[in-house]
Amino acid sequence: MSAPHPAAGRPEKRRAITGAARRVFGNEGYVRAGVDAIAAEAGVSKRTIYNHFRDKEDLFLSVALEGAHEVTETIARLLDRHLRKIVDVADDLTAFALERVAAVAEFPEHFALVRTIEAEAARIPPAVLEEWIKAGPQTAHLRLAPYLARMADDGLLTPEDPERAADHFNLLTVVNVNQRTFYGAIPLPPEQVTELVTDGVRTFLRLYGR
Amino acid sequence: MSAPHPAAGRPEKRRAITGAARRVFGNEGYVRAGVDAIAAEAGVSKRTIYNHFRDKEDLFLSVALEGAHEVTETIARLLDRHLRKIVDVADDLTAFALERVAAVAEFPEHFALVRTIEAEAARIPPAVLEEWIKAGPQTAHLRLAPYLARMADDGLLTPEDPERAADHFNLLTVVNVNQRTFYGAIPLPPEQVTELVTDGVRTFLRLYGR
DNA sequence: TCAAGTGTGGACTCTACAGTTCAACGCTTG
DNA sequence: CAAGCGTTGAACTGTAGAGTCCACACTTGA
Repeated sequence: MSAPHPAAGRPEKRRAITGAARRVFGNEGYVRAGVDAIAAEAGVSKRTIYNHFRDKEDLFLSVALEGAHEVTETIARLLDRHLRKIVDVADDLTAFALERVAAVAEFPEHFALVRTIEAEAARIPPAVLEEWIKAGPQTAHLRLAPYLARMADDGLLTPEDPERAADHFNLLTVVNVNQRTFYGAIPLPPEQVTELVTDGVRTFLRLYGR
Repeated sequence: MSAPHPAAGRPEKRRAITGAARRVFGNEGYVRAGVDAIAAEAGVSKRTIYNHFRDKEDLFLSVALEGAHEVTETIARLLDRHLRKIVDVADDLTAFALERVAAVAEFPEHFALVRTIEAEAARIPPAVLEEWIKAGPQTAHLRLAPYLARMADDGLLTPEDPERAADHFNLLTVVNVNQRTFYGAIPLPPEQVTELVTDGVRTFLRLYGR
């Protein structure tokens, strides 16, 4: 899908290119970013890039998809770490939410890409866009639901539609912060982030606690 | 601020330009949009554009600010229409939220601009960005608070920090829908929007109802 | 060690676009 | 009704960037 030449290119070069592309696309946006600049940043010639990727769009979407998978995995690890075994519902949810929010700041180039994708949404081939949504935001979001379902089974939360509960959790914590910081582009003071997130969890528990 | 030549240009031409700019910037994004295309769309020469605006960036930011004021006013009217006199809390809040969400769909070019601004946030002069945030999203958001405060005074809602309540209301209704549709770029079936919004209001009232 | 084949690099083409120049037009004002 | 000036439009300039071409070098297999 992203590699028209199945065996083309040395893997190390490919990774240098995708890394550079993530940085340059992240800093400049899709149109502003020059393939020349990406090549320079990767320490590679432009021709090499066109050996690995069909064109600029293919490169961009490949990088975006790769980043989406990476972030989704990171979030899956956070879920497992904080919500596999519950000690204290409020504490564990808060710790998870805080790290979940911090994860956005840990992948600044990727989330700059996310903003570019959102801006270009109407111009991205629908099938590709859908693939990206499924690999990234949708999955990251839906994976919370089973953990909440389990917590409800264990009597830690009131039993309700876990997907809707996950929705509300995300809105009250991550989405709230992302909305204000433009996915980390204009950061907020850390203590304000902490306050927003802990308040979000508190509100969530007012809905589903007990 | 946006007009370096205070008395320059005929108002009708200026409005033709800003209208065309809103459409072209909305459809193409900032970098892709050509000043030539905007001039053609406006039925005006490129030179005329540069008589009214310092450069492309000035034009873009002027249009964005203008649109922000327009949308903010529209929302203010919705607030007044639905929440000035409360008949039934749930019905009135739902009607407001539904129209509030529909307003996003009524200004498609403006919200395409909003997505562009979010994508370019890190590259926009901070002072200008802040001005835009204050004129648009922040004001549209904060103006809900006094209405909620009034409803609490009248015993229709549990009295709590009205700004936080407004925050939660917005997250559970508008932000939720915007998040899924990319501000209307990839629309959702109307009945699903209705369901999301009514559910959001129901959830809000579980937090603040009575 | 040598030859074949593949990936690589820098120079090249062609298009597109931001911003300017200058002559003519029309609106306002006396 | 006429003069003057601000506004307009089409052609022009310079630059930047996406994608290509061809010669070379390096890896791979005998």
